[in-house]
Amino acid sequence: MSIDKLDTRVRQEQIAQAAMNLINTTGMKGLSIAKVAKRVGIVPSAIYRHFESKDQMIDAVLNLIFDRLMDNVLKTCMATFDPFDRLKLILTRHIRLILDNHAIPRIIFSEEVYSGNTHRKAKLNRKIGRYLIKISEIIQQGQHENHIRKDVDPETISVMFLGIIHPAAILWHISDEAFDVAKHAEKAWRIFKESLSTA
Amino acid sequence: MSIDKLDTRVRQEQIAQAAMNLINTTGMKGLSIAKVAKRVGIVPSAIYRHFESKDQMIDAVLNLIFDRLMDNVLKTCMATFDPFDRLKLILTRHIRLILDNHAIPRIIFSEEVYSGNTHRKAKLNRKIGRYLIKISEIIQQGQHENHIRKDVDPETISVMFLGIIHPAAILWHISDEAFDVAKHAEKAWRIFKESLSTA
DNA sequence: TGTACATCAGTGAACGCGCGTTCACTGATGTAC
DNA sequence: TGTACATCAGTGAACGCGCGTTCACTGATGTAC
Repeated sequence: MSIDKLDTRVRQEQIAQAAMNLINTTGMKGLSIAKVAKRVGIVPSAIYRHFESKDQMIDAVLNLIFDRLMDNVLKTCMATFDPFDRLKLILTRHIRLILDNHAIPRIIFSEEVYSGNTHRKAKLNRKIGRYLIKISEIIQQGQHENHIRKDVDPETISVMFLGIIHPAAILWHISDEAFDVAKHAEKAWRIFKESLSTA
Repeated sequence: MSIDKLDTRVRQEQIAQAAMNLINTTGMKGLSIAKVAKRVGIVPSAIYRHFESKDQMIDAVLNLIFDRLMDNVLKTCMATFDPFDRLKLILTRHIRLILDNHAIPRIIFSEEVYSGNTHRKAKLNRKIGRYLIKISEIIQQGQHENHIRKDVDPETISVMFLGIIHPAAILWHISDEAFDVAKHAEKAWRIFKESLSTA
């Protein structure tokens, strides 16, 4: 067996990505050190050269996911300025991201992520909170600019915004991809926008 | 050790309920034949007198949950007739049920329930579908009676209805019960109702 | 009412399995001289 | 440019653990006579 040694930085990324891909196809249940190692082309115990434990490996995957989600928001805010345009684009991209990566809902709703790991649960809570704050800020901006009704609570709206994506993602998953998420998002978005719009 | 023999019917119910309680406190991850047996006061292998496998035991818990959810809907429809009253009451009861039984979101979003079990995944899909149809019917009725806008798709609305509950339940769970679900539901409901109302 | 018997819920030991993790090792790589 | 050495990623055998499940058994219960 040929030995290819790679820098820890590079390997950590490889491993986190391989873990995410594995979750994409087999779910959290199918996530084992052995399988990740196989995907990367190393031996299971070699994972421990790069992560102290399976938990730390999962942490790395969570970072990967939230980096992408936040990236979506930031890129959208650089590209558009109208609050509704921003929300719509974030919605579309968020859905695209989830459909391409089953891993995202799987890992975020997974018990393995919370239970018996207070520290990580708190961390995940903070990450989701930060995402919601970003959405809230867009809504607040829309309220200042008189595009969005001022008698609604931005926080409530940001959670309802997730409510467009979230049940749809689950229905899509459970229906073996039969549920048309994009179509639902389109229709739900129309109603959502109308209900907030000052126009 | 005293031996108390009980009829299979009784035991099946006991076991399913014990399994649900166990999921309430320790999640799907903590659900094992051994622990369920201990709760019921029998030996692990005795579980197999009443269920062919762990999978079948989980099926029983799923039935327990959906029976309660559907019961909510039916009871509500017997008690009230205005579509908005109905939806509001279903919302409140659904949330109450989830807060009292962490097990519900945990088991429904759990991979153990879908992955590698096509039959059960399909069954769960049907059950959720049936719940959504009930919600849809209430909305359609509201449209016929001119309480609800006719230019919205009842199916879309029923999924958005879940969207009020669902992300809130997750935030509640992940924030260690800090997120105020009832308050969110109240505010979100106001916006939801307004956006559908013909008045 | 008392006895014989079939039924079947409960027992406890044992199994094979996959898992996360450890540990002493090997040998490729980059660096100092 | 060539040699000696420290570093450290990768190896493979081994571990202990909890798990779902099996199996031959025990003995309580209800029923037929």
